[in-house]
Amino acid sequence: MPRPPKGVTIADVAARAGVSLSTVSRALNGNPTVDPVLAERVQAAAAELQYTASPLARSLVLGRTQTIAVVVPDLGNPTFQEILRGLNAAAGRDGYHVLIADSAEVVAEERVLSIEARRRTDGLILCAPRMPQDQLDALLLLVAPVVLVNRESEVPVPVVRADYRAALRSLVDHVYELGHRRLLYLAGISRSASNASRLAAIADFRRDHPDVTIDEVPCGVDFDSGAQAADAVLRSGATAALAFNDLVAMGLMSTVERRGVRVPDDLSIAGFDDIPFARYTSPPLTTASVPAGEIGTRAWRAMDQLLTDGTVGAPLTLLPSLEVRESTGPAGG
Amino acid sequence: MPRPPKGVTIADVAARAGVSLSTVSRALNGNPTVDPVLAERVQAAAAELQYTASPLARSLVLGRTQTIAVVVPDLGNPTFQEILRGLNAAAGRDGYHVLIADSAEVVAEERVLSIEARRRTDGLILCAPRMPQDQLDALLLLVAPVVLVNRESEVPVPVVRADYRAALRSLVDHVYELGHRRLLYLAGISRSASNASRLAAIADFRRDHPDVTIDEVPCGVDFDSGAQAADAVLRSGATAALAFNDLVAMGLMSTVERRGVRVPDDLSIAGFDDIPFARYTSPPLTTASVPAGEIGTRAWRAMDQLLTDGTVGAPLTLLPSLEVRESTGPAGG
DNA sequence: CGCGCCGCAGGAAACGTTTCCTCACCCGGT
DNA sequence: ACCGGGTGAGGAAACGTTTCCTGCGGCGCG
Repeated sequence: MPRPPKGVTIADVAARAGVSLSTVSRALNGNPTVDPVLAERVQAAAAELQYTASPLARSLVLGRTQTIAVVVPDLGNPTFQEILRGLNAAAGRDGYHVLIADSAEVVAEERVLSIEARRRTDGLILCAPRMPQDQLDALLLLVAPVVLVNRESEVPVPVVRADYRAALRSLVDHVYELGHRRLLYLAGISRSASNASRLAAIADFRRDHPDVTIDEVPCGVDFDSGAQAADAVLRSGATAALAFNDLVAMGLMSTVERRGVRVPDDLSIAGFDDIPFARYTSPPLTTASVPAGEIGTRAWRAMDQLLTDGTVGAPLTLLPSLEVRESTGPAGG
Repeated sequence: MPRPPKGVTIADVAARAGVSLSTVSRALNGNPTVDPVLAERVQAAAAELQYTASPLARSLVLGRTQTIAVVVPDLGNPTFQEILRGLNAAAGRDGYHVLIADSAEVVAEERVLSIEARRRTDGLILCAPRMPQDQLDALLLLVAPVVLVNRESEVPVPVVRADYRAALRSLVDHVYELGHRRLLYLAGISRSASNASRLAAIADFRRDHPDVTIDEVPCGVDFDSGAQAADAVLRSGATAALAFNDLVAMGLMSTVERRGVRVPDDLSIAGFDDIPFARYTSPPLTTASVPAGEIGTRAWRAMDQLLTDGTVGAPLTLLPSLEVRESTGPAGG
C-alpha cells in the first residue's frame, strides 16, 4: 500500500525522517537554518509519502489563502467572461487561485456575495457592480483589499476601467463622419455605470453638434433585447443605430436583415465591446473594442500590488479602440 | 469605533456574552442543548460585534471547505463558460463556492492544476479533460471526490455528458434527408473525447449509407480555424459541411459568404453546441443544441450527492437536440 | 583551558474553530 | 433526606501548520 488512504500530515514526514515537526516545516519551506543533510532527508521522506502541506492549515496560520474572489454581475456576459479569463490567467501565473461569484444581475445579492466570498479569500475583485454609489462605497470599506473594475469611488481603492465615454464618442464621431444625422442609442442596463458613461458621451456630442438628433430607446443587454428593439429602430427613421453592446447589435442586425433591411446600406449598426463573434457577423460589426482580457490582467496586477505593498495605484483607464468594420457605411448609401 | 479593525474572534463574543467559547459555538450553530436565554445573549453579542466564524478555522476542524473546484480546458470556450455558469449557480444555491482552473488546452497542466485545486476544496469537477485515458484514470483516483464531465472512465466516478455521437448522427441524418451526398466534417481537437464520439458517429453513418462520402478535414475549434478551412471546404466539392462546433461553423460561413457562396443554397453548414449566438447568425445556424448549463447543474447534483451520500450515480447522458435553422437546406438548391 | 557566542534542532504556542469529556447542579423518586 | 439521572455549561483536545523560544553542542577567542 504505497498510497496513503488518509491524509498524510507533517507528523508522518517527521517520523519518517526522524526529525521534529519544526524541522520538516523549515526544510520544506527552504529555511536556510536547516542542516543540508537533514533537509535532504526531509525532502526524501516528503517525496516518498507524497506529502504536501495542507493549504487549509497553512492558510490559517499564515493568514493568507493564496486565493482571490471575483464578483461579476453576469457570468453569461462575454465581456465578464473575458475579464475573468484574463484575471484568472494572470493570478495563476503568480500562484493565486480564483473563486467566482455571480450576482446574476440582482443587486441585492452583490453585497452578501461579496462579503461571503471575501471572507474565504485574500482579496476581492468587484467587477462592474450594479449597486448604488453609496452602498458601493460602504461595501468597499468592508471588503478591503479590493479592486474595482468599471466603477469609481471616493474610497481609495485601485480602479481599472475602460473609458466607455470616450469610446462611445469615437463611435458617434465615426457615424457622424459617415454623414449620419439621425442616430439612435439603444440604452442597456440603467444601473450599469458604463451605460451612464455612454449617455454622457451622447450628451457631449449633442452639445457639439446641435444639428444631429440622437434618440435613446431603452433596451436590454442581450440578443433578444436587440431583436425586440428592431421595430422601434425602424420606426424611428434613424439611419444609424448604436447598440449598448455587441449582443444587442447582433440581435438587432439579425432581425432587421430578415425584414429586408440592408446593413449598412439602409441602416448602419455599431456595437460595443468587440466580443470575439463581432468580426464574424455578416456584415462584420463595427464596434468599440474593449480590452476585456487586459482589464482582467490589470485588475490582478493592482490586486497583487495591494496584497504585496498595500499600495493603491492611480486609477487605470484603458481606452477601447474603434474597430471600423462593415456594419457601418455612408448615410443614404 | 463600532467597526472592529482587526478580526473579531469567537473569544470576543464569549467575553461580551459572559459565556465560554464552547457555548458561543453551540449557540451560533443552533445546538439545542444550549439554554435559550444564553443563546439569545450570544446571538446579540455576535450581532453587535458583527461576528462571523472564520471559514478557514471552520474548514480546518470540520474537514470541509464548502468549496468545489472546476477544471476546464478553455475558459474562452462558450460551452465551458455555460457549464461553469450552470455549475456555479447550482452549487451556490446549496451554499457552495466554486474555484476555477483553466488549463488553457495544455494537457500537461491538467494534472497539477487538478491536484492543486482539489487540495483546497471538497471536490473536483473535471470538465472535458484532454489527457489520455490512462492518465485520466490515474488522476481520478487521486482527486476523489470527483465528477467527470464529457469523458468516461473505468474508475467509478459520477459522469455527466452529452451524447455527442447521437447528436452528430442526427445532424448527418438531417443533411442526408435534405439530399446531400457529399459531406465534409471539420474535425476539431483530436485530444477531445467529444471529437472521437463525432468520428464514431460518422463511421456509423458510413456503414449505413455507403452511397455517401464524408471527408474529414483537420481543423481547430475557433472562428479562425473555420475561416481558414474555407478553401479546403470549397475545393472539396462537398455540398454540406458539418463543423466541429458553432464557432468553426460561423468562421466558415462568414468566410465563404464573403466569397459569394450562398448559404444554404450553394453550401449547407451545420454547427455544434448551439451557443447563444448561433440563432443570430445570418442565416441562423443549424446545430445540435448541447444543454451546457444543464450539464453544469447536473454535475453539481452528482457532486452534492457524492459529498453527502458518497453515492456514485449511474452515468448521466444528456441528448442534444437538433436545432434546424436556416444554414442548412436542400442539396442542389 | 574556560567562557561566550552562534548555529541548529526540538518543544510549545498560536491561528480560530468544533466537539468530546467532565462536572456541577437540579429535580424527582424512594 | 439521600441518591441517581438528566440537563447544560465550561475546560481541553483536536484540526495541521508555522514560528517563536529555549537549549544543546561546538567552536573561536581570550
